[in-house]
Amino acid sequence: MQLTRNRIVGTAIEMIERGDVAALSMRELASELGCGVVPLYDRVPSKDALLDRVAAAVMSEIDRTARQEQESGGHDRVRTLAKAFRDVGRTYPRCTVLAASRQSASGALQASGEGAAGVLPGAGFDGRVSGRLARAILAYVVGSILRDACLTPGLRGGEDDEDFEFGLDLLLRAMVELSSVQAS
Amino acid sequence: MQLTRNRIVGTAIEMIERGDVAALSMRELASELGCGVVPLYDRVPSKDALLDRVAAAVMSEIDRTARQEQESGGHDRVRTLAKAFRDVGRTYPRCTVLAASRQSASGALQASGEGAAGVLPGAGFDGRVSGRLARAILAYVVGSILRDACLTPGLRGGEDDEDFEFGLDLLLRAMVELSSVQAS
DNA sequence: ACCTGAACACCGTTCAAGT
DNA sequence: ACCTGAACACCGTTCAAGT
Repeated sequence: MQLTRNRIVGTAIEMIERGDVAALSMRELASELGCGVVPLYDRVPSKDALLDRVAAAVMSEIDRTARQEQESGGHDRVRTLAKAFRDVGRTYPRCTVLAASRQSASGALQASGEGAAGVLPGAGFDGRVSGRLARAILAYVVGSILRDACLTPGLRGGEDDEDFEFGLDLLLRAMVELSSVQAS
Repeated sequence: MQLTRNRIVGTAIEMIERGDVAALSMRELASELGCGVVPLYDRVPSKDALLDRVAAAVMSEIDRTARQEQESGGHDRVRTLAKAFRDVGRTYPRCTVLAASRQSASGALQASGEGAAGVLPGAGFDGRVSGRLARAILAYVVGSILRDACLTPGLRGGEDDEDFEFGLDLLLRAMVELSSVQAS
């Protein structure tokens, strides 16, 4: 199989999820891919840049998932994005934590959050308020995922989903409340 | 000056804030402290354990700050804790991100959040709901801090504080709403 | 008892050769 | 043009000696 940058990133993601982020070394990655380290450095300038690519891949997976769920009917865009984020966080917890704490992904994250905020349920918010709402929800979602990902599997009960929904509903309800106050 | 574990942890915190978390090496830490690496390993079993101590120090700094603000009058405990968290996150951004993404600190975090939730403003919640509220707020706070810490200083406007308050108020207001619904 | 320098097995990254 | 093995300057951690 040909050695492409996508394959390198994909294998890196697998290795990160299998072990720890710290467990990823360029040498092991190379041996997993069946090559030396030099071909890696031909396709990716550094380990740091590779981790940025991993973070970007996670972000685009979130977008992809959200678009998919959106098409199959369903909820408003904010809720859809929140859930897509959470689903991906469930599937790739370590890479998602990585993405959340990486400066490179932080900008993209914010942009996609504010994009989704363009179509808030109650609408009628000015740009400033809707941006703030988006950031508040994004902060909640990121914090929830981080907690999920960091807790030992034993420590977290089976009611993680309900917890997430509870807080999300709380925020969304507060938003609706806010819009009706603004309207009157 | 004597080499104590506290001094080791304190210097580690300084170095992490000065550079990157990755920039902390046991060798550099030793030379900063004016000793060899062996004395370090006599006081701290490993680098990983040292990072756990750093995370714990950040957590207890949050508690200390919260207690202090609480004594000088002021708001309800949830809001006080949230702000203490945020203040410490402002002062030690890199260490706070470290703490938030470390399993060892994650438990302590949750405990202190649920402790504060014992005295929620509207009160009258059963244990299950108040725990959920605490976790929701904690998730929001952690997410906000992570965003603050990861964004380039240039990218974040001067209105970070207002943003934080906005989201916090949104959640707290939603809680009051919820309690009055429950009461009726 | 507490420190030192040297060593071990690893890193990320780059070099000079090989085909 | 693309790969290899060896090298460089680092790691975390532990060793056998020194005082």
